[in-house]
Amino acid sequence: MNEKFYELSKDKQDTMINGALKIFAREGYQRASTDVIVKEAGISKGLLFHYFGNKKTLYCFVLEYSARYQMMEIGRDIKEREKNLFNRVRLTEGNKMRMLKRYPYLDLFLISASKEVDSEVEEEARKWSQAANDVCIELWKMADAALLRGNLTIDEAIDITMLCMEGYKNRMYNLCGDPEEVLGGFLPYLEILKRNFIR
Amino acid sequence: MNEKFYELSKDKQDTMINGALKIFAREGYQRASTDVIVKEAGISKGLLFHYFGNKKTLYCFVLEYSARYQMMEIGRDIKEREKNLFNRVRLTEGNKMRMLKRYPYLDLFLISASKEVDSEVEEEARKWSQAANDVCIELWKMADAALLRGNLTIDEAIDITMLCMEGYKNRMYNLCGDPEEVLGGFLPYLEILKRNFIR
Amino acid sequence: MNEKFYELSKDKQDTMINGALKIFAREGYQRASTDVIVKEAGISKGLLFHYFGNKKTLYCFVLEYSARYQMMEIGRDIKEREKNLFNRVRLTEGNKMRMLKRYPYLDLFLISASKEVDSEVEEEARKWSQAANDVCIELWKMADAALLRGNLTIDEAIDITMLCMEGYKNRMYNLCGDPEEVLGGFLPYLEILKRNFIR
Amino acid sequence: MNEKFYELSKDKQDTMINGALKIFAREGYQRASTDVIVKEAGISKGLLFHYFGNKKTLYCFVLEYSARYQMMEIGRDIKEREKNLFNRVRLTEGNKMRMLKRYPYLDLFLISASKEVDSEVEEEARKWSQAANDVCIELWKMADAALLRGNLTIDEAIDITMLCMEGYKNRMYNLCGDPEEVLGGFLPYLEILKRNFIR
DNA sequence: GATGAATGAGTCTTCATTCAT
DNA sequence: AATGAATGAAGACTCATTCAT
Repeated sequence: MNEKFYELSKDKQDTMINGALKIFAREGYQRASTDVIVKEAGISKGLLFHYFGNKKTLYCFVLEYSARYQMMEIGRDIKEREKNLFNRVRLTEGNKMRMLKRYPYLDLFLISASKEVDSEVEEEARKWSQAANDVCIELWKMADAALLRGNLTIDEAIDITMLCMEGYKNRMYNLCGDPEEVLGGFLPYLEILKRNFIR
Repeated sequence: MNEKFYELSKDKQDTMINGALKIFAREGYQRASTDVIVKEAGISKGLLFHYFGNKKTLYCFVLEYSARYQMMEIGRDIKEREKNLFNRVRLTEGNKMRMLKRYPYLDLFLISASKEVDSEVEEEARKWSQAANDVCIELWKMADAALLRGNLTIDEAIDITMLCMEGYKNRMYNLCGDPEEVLGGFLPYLEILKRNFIR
Repeated sequence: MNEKFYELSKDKQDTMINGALKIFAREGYQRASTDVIVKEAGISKGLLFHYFGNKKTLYCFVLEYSARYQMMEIGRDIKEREKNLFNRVRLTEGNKMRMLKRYPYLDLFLISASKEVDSEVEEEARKWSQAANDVCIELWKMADAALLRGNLTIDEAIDITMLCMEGYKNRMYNLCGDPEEVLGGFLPYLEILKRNFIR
Repeated sequence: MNEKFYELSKDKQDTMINGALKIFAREGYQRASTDVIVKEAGISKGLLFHYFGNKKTLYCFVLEYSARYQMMEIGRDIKEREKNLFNRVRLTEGNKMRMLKRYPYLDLFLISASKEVDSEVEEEARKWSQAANDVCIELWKMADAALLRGNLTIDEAIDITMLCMEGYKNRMYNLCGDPEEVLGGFLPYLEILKRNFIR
């Protein structure tokens, strides 16, 4: 169905993706209207359905696309020799910030997907936002457990960090719409964890 | 508008509240159809609007009701002399479990409300789910900071605990629909925090 | 169905009639809501239907009642020896004003009935408002044609007068809600007709 | 909102306008169901709202359209040198008859609009039906007062004529649905007025 | 008699999706 | 490929009418 889409110019593809990303991220699956997406993406109603067939397919497409993009980019320039877990976390977050340049609503959309309650796409949404997260966790796992305090295992430290981050982002994305600010605001919490979890 | 509602028998009130709670929790505000709520609650279409006038009013009613109920019940039997933060957390979570007997979807609904993206009710939803959370935090604040490790303050410990819990619940409520299981599953994470944050 | 109604005290009957008259006159048949009528008449929903069975019957009841009342009262104190058509017209209009004391919306309602477009009651409404008018015309016919100018017959003069009056009232009842003012405002036009139609 | 509408073929536009005109004229604003209008106009439910957004906008559109059309057509071929008021009246009425060819319910609708009681559109309805009438009156005012009897002014003669016509039409449109017959039936009354008001 | 809670058919309106051009 | 007019099923909400108390 959407091979046709890939034959478009990269620019046009990105315009359409960003349009969908923005509206889906802000409104959630159900309330996002194809009329608005189409206006935002600068294309006609018919074309949207020509490429994607239906709204669900469009949602799943940008969902998978976003997840895969983040999975590709999240590991950029992260040296293996950086052994401190919390420094690695800071590096992955930095990479997310860089992605905003091309897809400003990508992270916001992925968070909103992890919160999606609409039964139509709930499962798919969870699967991909989870997958994107898991790749990130893999990178964190390469940290050195020996640096951690007492009897804390690396998995435990990561669990806590990830839960905190998810809790924080869920809360913040509702409060402010600026992706960059949200990403930056987590650093203080990261410091607390570092202070208490690293020897 | 809903004084009439309070004149019904407690049983009937609860049936209607639980019906709305269940559908709103599962589907979110927008997708929750009044048709389905009405079927779930075992009443007619007209009656719903007789009592609540419109869908938004119904949502806000169960929202405020749930938040107030949790705010009343969350502090039951929590002794002041329990000084360990994480033991206090376990007690509040235990109280939430007790609430499930009467309103199985109450906690689930309050979580979904904190994630609500529909602009129609977003603000109200955040306000009340926040308020319910805040009362819980107040109870935690009565813990003794002296029991905490190193330079960790009580506010920092609570921040981290709350972020973890939110992150955990957001993740879990999507994965499994059984409120009791979700509530219980957080205990291991609580243990990790206790082990590392208490001297 | 509405024999029961006649067993009520005259006072109570009139309160209910005036409530219905007011709402039907202002809103027309369809838009007049039984909820509002019931409030205006100071009775319960159930009672309205106990007495009248349905909205249409209620409408037809107050319609017939109003028409019959006007037919009874319109001829009061009109001496046979008054021979000038236009003086007779002024007398019938004076009688209508007197009716307002008991049923303030009676004339207004009868006018609105003559304009009713709702197919449910259109025919009945026309029939009775017409009938009330006809009685009035009978009284006018007892005027002396010899007083009229040139070759003008009494029927022609009455036709023109009645058309003018209907046209005037239809226009005015929309513009101002005060029945007394409306009734009085026709007098200048009556003068013009008198000046030109009487020798 | 309704620029789109004007891009349709004139034929299609007129079919839709005539459908709305017919139902609104017969049933009034409130009772006219969009379902019926849609069937009458031979279009789908969605399309109606695609063009007009809501029922009120549709009503106001055909209202303004009808009024403007009548204001344009009412003056056709009326020579300035015709000085007799009642001949001028006959000419404007003749023009209305010609309009029926294209919009059979136009005059009927405009009359019903002048009687509209639904508060949603009452004001607008009165404004435009009034405006259409006023243009007609302007044309009548160009008649020669010197032809009138005695001390009758041109304004008085017009007032009486207009009141008669309104009274007549209100009465007749209820009795028979054939616009052409209604329009023609006024001529006898016009003759009476002419005989008595012209020297 | 009197009440008002309860019903459900009917109304306006939205929106994903189709299709002729 | 690209458009946007056209569709109709589904949703929120209204209101005359019924009925248990």
